[in-house]
Amino acid sequence: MAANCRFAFAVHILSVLALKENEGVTSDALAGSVNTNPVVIRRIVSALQQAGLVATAKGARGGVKLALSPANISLGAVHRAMGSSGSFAGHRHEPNQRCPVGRNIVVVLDEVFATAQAALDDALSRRSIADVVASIALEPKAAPRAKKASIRKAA
Amino acid sequence: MAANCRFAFAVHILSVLALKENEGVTSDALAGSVNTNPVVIRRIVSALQQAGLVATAKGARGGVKLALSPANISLGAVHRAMGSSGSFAGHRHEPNQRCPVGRNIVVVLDEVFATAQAALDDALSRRSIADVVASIALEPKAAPRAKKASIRKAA
DNA sequence: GACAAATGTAACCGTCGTGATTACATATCG
DNA sequence: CGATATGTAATCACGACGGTTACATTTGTC
Repeated sequence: MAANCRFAFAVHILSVLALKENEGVTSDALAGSVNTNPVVIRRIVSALQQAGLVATAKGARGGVKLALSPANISLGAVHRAMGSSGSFAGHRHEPNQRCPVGRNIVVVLDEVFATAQAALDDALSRRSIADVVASIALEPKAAPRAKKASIRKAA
Repeated sequence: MAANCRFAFAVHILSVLALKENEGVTSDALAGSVNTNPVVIRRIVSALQQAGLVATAKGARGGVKLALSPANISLGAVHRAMGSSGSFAGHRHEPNQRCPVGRNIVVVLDEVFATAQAALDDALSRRSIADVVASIALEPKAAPRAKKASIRKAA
């Protein structure tokens, strides 16, 4: 296994926003759906905002909205916004320069990492938040009657 | 950034073994090239052995050898052997089941993760240790004269 | 203007994964 | 027997991450 759930949380948040388009959802409400602390949500939302994927409004009646249409938000963009864009870690200490492998492995690995990373980004970019929302709607447990099921705070 | 250097170390180790085929390299020598502790090497070698990529011999004149030809060891297999096969983490707590998104996001994300992971594995599997060794040999700093440059212990 | 509601951050904590290290049991060759 | 290796358990220090509290700031509404 690996890293962090920031990407998973981000997709979750954006999906909720897509279902509540133009409504302004608070980080408290989002935290209720994701089941975590509002500050965790705000940290992720902050990154999404810097990436231009959402817009926030401070003060009373504020909240978070999508800045783009769900179909225009690719999962690749979300992944990149989360800074999770490096699934690999290289050598922590410089390898032995007296060994031909040690002398060159870092450069070669960097290229391998870049290629693999590009493939991953490519695969993620083939889907949008709109696709995710559509998949959610298709799941058996979803939308028993109307699509207007409310988002309640967990606490 | 992300996880661990096990994959990087493993490729490094296998590359050294490929250059010293049929020779039996000790974990001390490998540690000298990678520039880390021999135990770290043995842990990785142990995983590579379980995956059938290398063979080890205990006792005097022992050491590590490749179990397959370099061309038959794909980087995808190495990556899988390292158990680094999960670049994503899902929700740590179950999302709010009263929210349609929370109720279904996990299943949808699992499928997204699997697809992306498969793409990554695919990209890695397109290269072998033989390719890596070839790239190393092509690097300007490599093989100034002969390919017999010795692997010295760092300590 | 006062107040309530919301974001934006800083600060801190506990937990977990990881590489590094020491120590020791075990096996193998000469 | 003894030197040389792997195999592995135990431990340590460090860093990343999610969670939480606290507080400053902004903004709409009465």
